[in-house]
Amino acid sequence: MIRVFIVDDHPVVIEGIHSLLQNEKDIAWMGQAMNAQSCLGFFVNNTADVVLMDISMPGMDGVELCAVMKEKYPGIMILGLSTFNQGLYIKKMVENGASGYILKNSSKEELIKAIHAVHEGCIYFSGEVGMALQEYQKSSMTELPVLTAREKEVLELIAEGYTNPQIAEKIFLSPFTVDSHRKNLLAKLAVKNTASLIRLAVEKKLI
Amino acid sequence: MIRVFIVDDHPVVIEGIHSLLQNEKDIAWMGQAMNAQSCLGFFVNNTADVVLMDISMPGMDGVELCAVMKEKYPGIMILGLSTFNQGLYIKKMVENGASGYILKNSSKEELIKAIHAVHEGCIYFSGEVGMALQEYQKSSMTELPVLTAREKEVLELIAEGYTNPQIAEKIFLSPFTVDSHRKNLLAKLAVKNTASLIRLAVEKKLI
DNA sequence: GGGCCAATCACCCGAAACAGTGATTTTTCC
DNA sequence: GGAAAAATCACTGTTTCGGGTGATTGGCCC
Repeated sequence: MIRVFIVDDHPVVIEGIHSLLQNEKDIAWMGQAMNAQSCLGFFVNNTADVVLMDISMPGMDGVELCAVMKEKYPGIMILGLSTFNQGLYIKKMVENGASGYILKNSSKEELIKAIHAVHEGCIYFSGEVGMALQEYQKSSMTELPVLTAREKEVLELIAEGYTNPQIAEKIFLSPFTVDSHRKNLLAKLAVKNTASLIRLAVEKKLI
Repeated sequence: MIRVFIVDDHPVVIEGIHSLLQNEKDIAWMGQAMNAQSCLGFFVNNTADVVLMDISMPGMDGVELCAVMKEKYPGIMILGLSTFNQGLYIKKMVENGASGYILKNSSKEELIKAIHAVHEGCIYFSGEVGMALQEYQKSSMTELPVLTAREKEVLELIAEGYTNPQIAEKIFLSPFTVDSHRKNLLAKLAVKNTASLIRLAVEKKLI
C-alpha cells in the first residue's frame, strides 16, 4: 500500500489527481496541502510514502520545499508535478532530492507508473519530460569555440587556483607563454576576467 | 519490437544478458560489440532502438562513446551498464545523453523494465542506482560555511565578471567594503583566489 | 546591558591579472 | 612542400586582487 500526499495550490489539480487515484487498490490517499507551510504542518504528526509536489506555488516554491522535506524526512519520495516541461526546473527539482517528475496532463497510466517507480526508489521521468531534460543538457553545451590542448591544460590549472608563475613552473613553460594562453582563453570564450572564465568553464563542463 | 544492441568488453556479460532476453517476444537481439570502434562500425550499416553500454571499456570508454553515438544517432536510446554503483559515473553518463543506467547484477525484471522505459523516451534508474545518484548529489553540497546575504550578493556579482569598483557602484557601497566581503568569502570558503572561489561556488551551486 | 556578529569603511603594499603589440618556432593538414 | 594554426617567448604599462590591520555602527540574543 503506497501512501500518497499531494501539495498543489490548484484545487482542480488536487481533485483531478484524487479522482484518478481513488480506485487504485494499492494507493492510499493521505491528504493534501495547498502551500508549503501546511504541507510541513501535516508531516509533523503524519507521514506518507510518496509526495506529489507542484513546482510553482505562492510563498515557498516546490524546489525549496523539496529540499526541506528531504532534509527532514529522507525516506519520503518526492515526485515533481508541473504544467511546464522545462529542463531547468526539472533539473533543479532533482538536484534538491526529487525522484521523478511528471506533467499535470499525464495519463493515468503514466501517473501510476511514476508513483510505483518512485516508491521503489527508482528515479523516473516520463517520455516527454525525459526528452526535455536531455534537450536542456545538450543546449547547455553547444556553441562553444574549440580550445586547443594547451589551452585546456592551462584552463584546468587556473581553475585549480594556480597563478601564472605557478602554472609556468608546473608545465615547464615561460610565464609569458602561460599568460598568452590565458589571454587567448579570455578572447575565445568572450569573457573579461578570470571569474567569468571559470564560471563559464564549469557551467559548460569544460573542466 | 524493440531492437537491442550491446557493447561490453566482457563476453560473460554479453552472454548473460543475451540469455536473459532471448525469450522476450518484443525484444530483438541485433548483435554485440566488444569495444567502441566495432560498435561504431556496426551502426554504419545497421541500427537499433536501445543500446546497452558498458561504462568502462578499454580504449574509448562508455561515457565518450555515449556522446559520440548520441551526436550521430540522436534517436537511439542508450542504457548505461556497469558493475559499479557510483554517482559520478552515472551522472556523467546521463550528461552525455544516456537515458538510464542499471547494474549488471540487475534482475531480469529490472532489465526489461529499464529497456521498455528507455525505449519510450523515459529516463529511468533502478532503485539502488537512484539512491546512489541522490546520495552523490547530496554529498556534493554538504559541509559549507554559512554565507551572509551581502556575501552571497557580492559573490554573484563577482561571478558575473564585475570588478570591486563596479560592484561597489552597483550596490551603493564603498569599494573598500566590497573588498572586505570578497576577502571574507575567500577566507570562509578556504580558497586562495577568484578562480577557485568561482569554481567552488558553481560546483556547490551557491550561484 | 553586555557580548556577538554582520555590515560598513579605510589604508598600504606587493603580487597577479589584464591590455596591447610583436616575434619565432613547431605542428598540422591539404 | 607550403599555408595555417598552435605553441612558444618577450616587454611595457595600468588595473585589480589579495594580505594584513584596524575601526565604527547597528541589530540580535540571552
